[in-house]
Amino acid sequence: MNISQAAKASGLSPKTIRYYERIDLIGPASRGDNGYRDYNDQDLEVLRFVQRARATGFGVEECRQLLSLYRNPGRHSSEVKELVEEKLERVEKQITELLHMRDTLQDLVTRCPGNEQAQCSIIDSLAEGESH
Amino acid sequence: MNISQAAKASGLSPKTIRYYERIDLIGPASRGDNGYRDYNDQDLEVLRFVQRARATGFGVEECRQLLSLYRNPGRHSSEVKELVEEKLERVEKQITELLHMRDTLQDLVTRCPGNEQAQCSIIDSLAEGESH
DNA sequence: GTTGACCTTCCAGTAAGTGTAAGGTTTAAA
DNA sequence: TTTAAACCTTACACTTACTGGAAGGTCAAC
Repeated sequence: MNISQAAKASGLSPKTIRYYERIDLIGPASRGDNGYRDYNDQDLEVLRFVQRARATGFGVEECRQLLSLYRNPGRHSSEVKELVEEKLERVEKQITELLHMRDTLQDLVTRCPGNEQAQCSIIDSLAEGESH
Repeated sequence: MNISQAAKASGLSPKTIRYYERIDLIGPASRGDNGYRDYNDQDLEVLRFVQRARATGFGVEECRQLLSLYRNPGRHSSEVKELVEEKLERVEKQITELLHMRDTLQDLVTRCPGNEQAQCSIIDSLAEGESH
């Protein structure tokens, strides 16, 4: 299975797969006679694992840790859980920040007339720092 | 007023101010005899404007547009409003994504025993893609 | 005069890829 | 058979919004 087939099957792009290999997130793929990368089912499992972890919100370095736990039969599920709990906290913090941003933006939108006049409460707010 | 005073007064760092000047987000500061940057009250207003826009969630390129509207007395508030509405949409989309991520992470945390055993539903989920 | 805290410029690095170039290979059709 | 499309390879540059650090000049106080 060449790289574009592995890409399709894993949900990653060929570029991304090569990138993951380059940063040693995944091991070097074996090569065919023509130098093309060749993926087997086990390689594909790893690619899928990474794709799902990334989609779940884990960064590449977190994926590295998750992969290491994935490969380690002597792992303790408590280690994994801790990793995920930390991630959860970060996500919740980010949500809080974004909700705050949304409130501010909504307030700005509500107060701006949105017509042909130059007077604009959004500009005023940013200029004078009146709001919040 | 030198750069570190302007930094303190605007809430930006000296590094960031120099960076904004380098990318032409703000005009070049006037210089004293010693080559040091010198800021007046009007410069400070611009710095504050940018600081607030960034804190509100606008990217640097969006700040560029906002600044251009800020400086243009012939602006229409509808242009400003449109910019902010677009930003609001992007923020809301990002919130939705993060909420989804949070749900997934919460589900993973709930289902993992978090003990000394290797069996871990988090790893299983990522490996097999069972959940959602 | 010298120490410490400023200031200057420039270079490199961050996260997680994407875009593009230059070139080799395979496959299918004309 | 040739040739064009669609792959593959590497390597370098670019993205966001800065931050850190090096190397060197300046200023204020003691």
